[in-house]
This record gives sequence, C-alpha cells and structure tokens, in this order.
Amino acid sequence: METKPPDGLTRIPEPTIERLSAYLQCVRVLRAESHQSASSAEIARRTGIHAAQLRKDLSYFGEFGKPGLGYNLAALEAHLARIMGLDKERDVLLVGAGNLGRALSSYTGFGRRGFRIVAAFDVDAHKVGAKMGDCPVYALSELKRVNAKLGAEVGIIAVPTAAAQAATDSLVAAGVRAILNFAPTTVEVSEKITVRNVDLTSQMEILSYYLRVE
Amino acid sequence: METKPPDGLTRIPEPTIERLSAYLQCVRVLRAESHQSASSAEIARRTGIHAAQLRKDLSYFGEFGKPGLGYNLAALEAHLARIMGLDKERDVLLVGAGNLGRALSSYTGFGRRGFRIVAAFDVDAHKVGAKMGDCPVYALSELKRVNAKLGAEVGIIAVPTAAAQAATDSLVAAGVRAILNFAPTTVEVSEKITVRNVDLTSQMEILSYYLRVE
DNA sequence: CTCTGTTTGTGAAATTTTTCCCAAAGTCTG
DNA sequence: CAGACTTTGGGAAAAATTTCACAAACAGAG
Repeated sequence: METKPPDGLTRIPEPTIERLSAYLQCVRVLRAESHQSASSAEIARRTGIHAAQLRKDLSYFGEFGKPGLGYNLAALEAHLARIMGLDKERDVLLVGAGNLGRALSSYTGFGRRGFRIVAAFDVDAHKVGAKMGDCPVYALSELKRVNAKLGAEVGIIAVPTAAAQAATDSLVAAGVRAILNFAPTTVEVSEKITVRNVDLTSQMEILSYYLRVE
Repeated sequence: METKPPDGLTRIPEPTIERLSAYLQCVRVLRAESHQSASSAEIARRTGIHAAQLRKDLSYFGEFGKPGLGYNLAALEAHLARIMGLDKERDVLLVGAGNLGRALSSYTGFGRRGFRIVAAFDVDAHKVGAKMGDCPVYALSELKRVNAKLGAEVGIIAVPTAAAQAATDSLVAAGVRAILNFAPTTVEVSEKITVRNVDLTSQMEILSYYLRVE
C-alpha cells in the first residue's frame, strides 16, 4: 500500500465516473442507517458492483480505506462529493416549460443534491411571464441576457426534437458548459461542452429488446 | 461477404443494443428527410458513432447493406424495429402518480413508439379513482388484480426511493418483465427481469464531475 | 506482543469492446 | 463491359475495462 503521486493527469474512465455517483448514493443510505463504516464488499453487495471494481475506482483518486476496517463513511462521502464537484451549489437553466419541464422544475431530487433550477425558458408566449413552481419563465430569446446575471453553467433541455439543437446553441452561447438533454436526438456541441442524453423512448426500446426473447 | 449461420446464440453486447436504438432514431430522421438510403459513414456522422462500429453492430443480426450503396433505409428501419421487438404495441403500467408520474403519463413520445401507459397506481387515496390524462389511477394494492386483465409486461417506477423496492415487487408479482426505474436506488429483482435505471440526480452529478475541471 | 481475522490497494491476467483494415461486392461512367 | 469508385462485412489488432489474486496493513483477542 504505497503512496501514489497525486496524479491529476491520468484520465478517469467514464464508467468509473458513472459508478462514483452510485457509491455516493449507497454511502448516503448506509449513513442514514447509522453505519459508521463499511467494507468494499458491503458496498458492492448493495450496489451490485464488484468489490474490486469499487476499490479500483476509488484508487484513481487516493486511498480512502483502512485495511481490516473498510471505509469510514463520513469521510468517504465527503471525498466522493468533492471528487464529483458536489461541494457547491449549482444553478441550472431549464429550456422547455412543457409537461416534462414542469415535472423537472418541481422535482425535489435535484434541490436536495444542490442543483437549483433558477430559470426556465420557452418559446410559447403564453407560458412566459408566469411562474412554474417558484421558477420564473422567460422567453427563450432572453436566455443569454438572463444568464448574464445568473451565470449558470448547467442546462436542461426539455423541448421537442426539432427545437433541441437551437436550445443547445442558446445555452452554450449563454455560457453553459454542461447539458442534460431529454430530447431524443443527438445535439452537436464543441468538445468543451459536456452533454448527457436521457432519452426516455430509447430506454423503453432497450427494455423492449430484452422483452423480445420469451 | 459470406453468409453467416443464423446464429441466435451469440450474446449481443449491451452497448450494441443501446446503440441500435440510436441508429433507429437516425434512420427515422433520414427517412423523414426523404432519403432512400445511407452509408454507414453518413449514419456515423449523424449519430457520432464510429462507422465500423455501426457495421459490426448490424452484422450481429445479419447483412442489411449493399457494398457500394449503403443501407436501404426503409428496410433498415424495419429490421431494426424487428430486432428491438418494436413490431408490436406494448402496454405499460406506471407506478407513482406524483409530478414525475404525471409528466410521464402525458409524454407523447412513448405513444409514438408503441408504448401505451394503460394504468397508473398510487398509494395516495386522493389520487386513486381520478384519471391522469386518460389513464386511470388505481390503488397500488390493486396492481396485481388489475394487471391480471391487462397483461402488461412493462412497468415504470416513479415513486420515492423508499417505496421503490415495494413497487418493483408488486410489478414483478403482476407479471411485469421489464422495468424502467426512475427512483434513485438499485432495486433487487430476479435475473429474469430487466431493469433500467434512469436516475436524474445521478446524471446531474456526472455532469457536475465534468464541470469540476475549469 | 504475537497470532488470527479482515480488508485494502494494485499489478497482472482475463475479458470485453472498439477500431483498423482490406478483400469482396456492387455501382456508375463512358 | 472495363476500369474507377464506393461501401460492406468481418477477421484480426488494439484499446479499454473488469476481475483476479495476493502482499501489505491494520484491528482485536489473548
């Protein structure tokens, strides 16, 4: 168990990043159940991820466990949160005030994790001006101007397919660097921007594939 | 270009299945733009997936292209739909009639792809009896009884974390074989059942990671 | 302080997935 | 119908990711 150079250089595999979030979720549950510490085997059992995988994932970022004891959960949670950049609140812009947009704006899960939807945007003049929950709805054309004040770096796209690229471009022009895209289409962005696609229909289709075989 | 044994045996990589849905989406767009055929390079450009990847993915299922010409889009769409089991309508049960459940029930994207939410379930007696859009809301306890008639094989979980496992168990007991889980937790199911997790908060956390580096 | 239990972190092996590459197949032009 | 292009399918190489397996680290009991 040697010390590693505090390497900020080696690229972290994307699957690792995706699992980190699962570990964090698991650690929170364990802590809520008043556990003080847990072994990689215990976290593995709960998340369905292989224990060696967990240890290797964490080892990219440092040494957080104690042989014979496992991981101190309070410390691990703090480390994971810091690694994921969750140690500060993030303002979020929502584009699209339709059904999905409304549901997302009232979804409490984001807020609990420090993601605050601070403004919504829509092309529909009927929706502009009103509030959605306690989130003001602006005209899409106002996005850049509004965010000049807000300075949000995260955006959510909840518009129809045809409007997705334009919404993306508006967000990027306004300084947003990370986008959660619910439209069932690939949007083009410069490589500096991170986009994650959450295509509900695609998820259904994938389920359908596995249903296929009786 | 030799013929392959019509192998129903080789396991298809999961990433391949996930991409199949993206190809299908792309093919639909191309057809909507009145294209008759397209090369793997064209589809690759549009989806951001490597052309060789596309060809290999398709080659698991047969030979759908013509050298020098590419793929006939009408035929490819039909093949992809059949491969994914999308050649018939699927009834879907929705558990949870909260904000998210309501948004999902009114989401038109599912319907357009042949997924029909036929019934919703909730523990809250206030919600039971009313309709959500044109989808009836039943008591969760009625799920098995209701589905005895409906025979749906797909379920959506849109309940709080604490209720997710119980919702899953109800769905499985009622004969559901594929589940889309929006609760931010891993649910345990027998290996016969397919679960896909769509954890919105997790997606945000992953974005946060990539935002971290300035 | 020694012996027994555990459990970590990590090289190395195994496995999986992606990409390269090119012969074969087909189109198109003249 | 020959020659120039294009594009597929798929074997083989490369790359990425997961899993194994074990020395080293530490706790706790006696």
